Amino acid sequence: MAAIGDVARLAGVSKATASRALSGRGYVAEETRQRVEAAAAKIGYIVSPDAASLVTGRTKNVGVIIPFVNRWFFGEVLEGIERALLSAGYDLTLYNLSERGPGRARVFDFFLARKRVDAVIAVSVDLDEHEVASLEKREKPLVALGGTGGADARLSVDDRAVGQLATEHLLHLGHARIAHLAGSGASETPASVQGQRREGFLDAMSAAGIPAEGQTHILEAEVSLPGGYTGALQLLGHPGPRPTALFAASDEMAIGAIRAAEKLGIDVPGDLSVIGVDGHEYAEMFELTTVEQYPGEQGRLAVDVVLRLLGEDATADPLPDSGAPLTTRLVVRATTSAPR
Amino acid sequence: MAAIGDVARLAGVSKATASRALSGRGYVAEETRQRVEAAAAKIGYIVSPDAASLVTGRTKNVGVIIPFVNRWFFGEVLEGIERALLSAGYDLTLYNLSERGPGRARVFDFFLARKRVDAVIAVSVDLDEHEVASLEKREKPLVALGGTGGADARLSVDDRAVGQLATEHLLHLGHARIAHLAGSGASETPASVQGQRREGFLDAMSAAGIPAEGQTHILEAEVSLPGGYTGALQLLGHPGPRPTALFAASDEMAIGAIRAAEKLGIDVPGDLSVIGVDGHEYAEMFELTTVEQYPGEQGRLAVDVVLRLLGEDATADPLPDSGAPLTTRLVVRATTSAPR
DNA sequence: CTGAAAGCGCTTACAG
DNA sequence: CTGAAAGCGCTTACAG
Repeated sequence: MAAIGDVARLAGVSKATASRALSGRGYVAEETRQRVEAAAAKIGYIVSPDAASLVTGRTKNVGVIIPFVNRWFFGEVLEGIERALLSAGYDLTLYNLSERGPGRARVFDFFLARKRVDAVIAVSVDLDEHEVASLEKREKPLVALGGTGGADARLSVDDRAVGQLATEHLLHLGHARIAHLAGSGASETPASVQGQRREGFLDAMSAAGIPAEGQTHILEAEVSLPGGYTGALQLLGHPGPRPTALFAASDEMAIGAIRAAEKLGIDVPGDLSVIGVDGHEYAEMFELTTVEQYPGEQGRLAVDVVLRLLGEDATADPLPDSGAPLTTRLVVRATTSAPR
Repeated sequence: MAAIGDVARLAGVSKATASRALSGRGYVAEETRQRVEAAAAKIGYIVSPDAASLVTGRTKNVGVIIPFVNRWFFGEVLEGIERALLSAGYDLTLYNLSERGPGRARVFDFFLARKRVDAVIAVSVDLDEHEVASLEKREKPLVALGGTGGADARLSVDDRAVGQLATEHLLHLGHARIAHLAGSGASETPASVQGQRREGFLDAMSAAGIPAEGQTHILEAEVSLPGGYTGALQLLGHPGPRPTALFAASDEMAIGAIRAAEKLGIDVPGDLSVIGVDGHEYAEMFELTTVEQYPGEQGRLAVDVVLRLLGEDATADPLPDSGAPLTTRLVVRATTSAPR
């Protein structure tokens, strides 16, 4: 295995000079630089990141904690992060962590506590004090994309505004009996993504003067297509006046709900308007009205912030205003219309 | 930052003894071990993996190359790999690599060439000679899950048999005009997953004495729901005798095809039987007949093999017979029936 | 069972 | 602009 000593010998310089030539740090005569580089290329020298990390304290590696990889939103975020990190010369170490439990503690107390990552990106994870403290102790920048808990920087969509916007779209079309298919846990954790969307729904309804009780139906279900399907089946099969519109907390849920409506012989949008959230890749095919967000881009932004915090960024770009929410956009397609 | 020297001092032993006590390698008096462990716990000592790697040559880190994270199959595989690696104390470094291009070369020649991973798992990637050589030179075990190219171990489904089984199911129901929605590139790369499924289809058709030309339709499309939708629209909208059954190369394609059939007013399974491949989480909801495979389990198996190759595995378990294909199973639901 | 010493492969002050 | 030396934090023969 070629080491830097071999390169130095071949180029007729010291290891120090070889190191400087290869890393581009410090002064090296141009002619020397070229000789060193030729030598390195010749013997196929590749620096050992471990050895370099040991002395610089930088690993060029970022840990990503993400609750799912197999939901559209999270997959997109992960791809965005991966691409951005790779092009900055960073590795991505993946921690797929959802439930609280011993596995989770192990990641924080063992895996992330080691000096193997320079920073951590937490996607939609609600960090508790112990977890935040564990990262703080190691002085690792923590960037959060959604989720709750004290991070050094936080990027998030204004999910309350999203919930409000989606609901207002339905109200604006003339609907009054509007149901909300919320993500599980929405009511217990009002600060969470799903909780905020629910709050936004309630905001819009009460602003429209529609009493929350009786008239409105909220049902919580798993944030997935089958979750939306099952949830909608309950919501729509319930005796009593059926809602004329449904705000589903994600596109996957919305598509499940559309499927459920078909099953029950309820026409969309004739008998039921459906709106989702996400801008899922399937949304267009299902002609779904939705509030789009851009998870791939969000991942890229999170990496930008991380690099900024690590002092990597030579560009004069200001930090994206931490207060400003991430971009979202209402896209109206064929699953919403005025009530009959 | 607490180092092993601090632990040693606190416990009143040498660094060597502290190291042995903490790692469990080499002899240490039980009483000493406990003292060292108490000291480590007290000051929150955590070993630096970089320093350890430098001397042992082991990083406890595995690189995973995967073309998508956001397709069901790949997401499941990745989750399976992640879980298995984590529980073995390994990190997972993710390389999301699909297209050939400069980015891809960079991963092989730079990222993977460094000594940061002990082994590589390549999921459904067709490695060329240069890429294999690049890993071989670094002496890194390479385990492939699907895909082509010389790996040290390869796990794969018998996709030809899968294609054959799916087609035979349709033939057995009495269908003769059977179309195949193949994955793009299937005909150019007969050795690939999609190519093999197509071969299996052809095998079954010709075994049934149905001439391949004229009677059978094969269309290639992107392996995704929209791909299946668009492809099926073409296949079913074509003038001439319509197929009575469709073998889609993946469940996502099959679901897209079902959607297309609905759009065209073609009843499934009355006018058209549809079978997919995968056992996608949505399959049940769409009552899809499919040939299931178990990607999460496949990921776990790949990790098993990697650990075996790294000599990690103390268990006497024999290597899973490398020749034996991975498990698949025909699951009949409501999208296939006898032709009218 | 334990310790002193060497060394893994690099980078970084420090002199010159 | 370049080199000699120290040191990052660990582990592993080697003696004892």
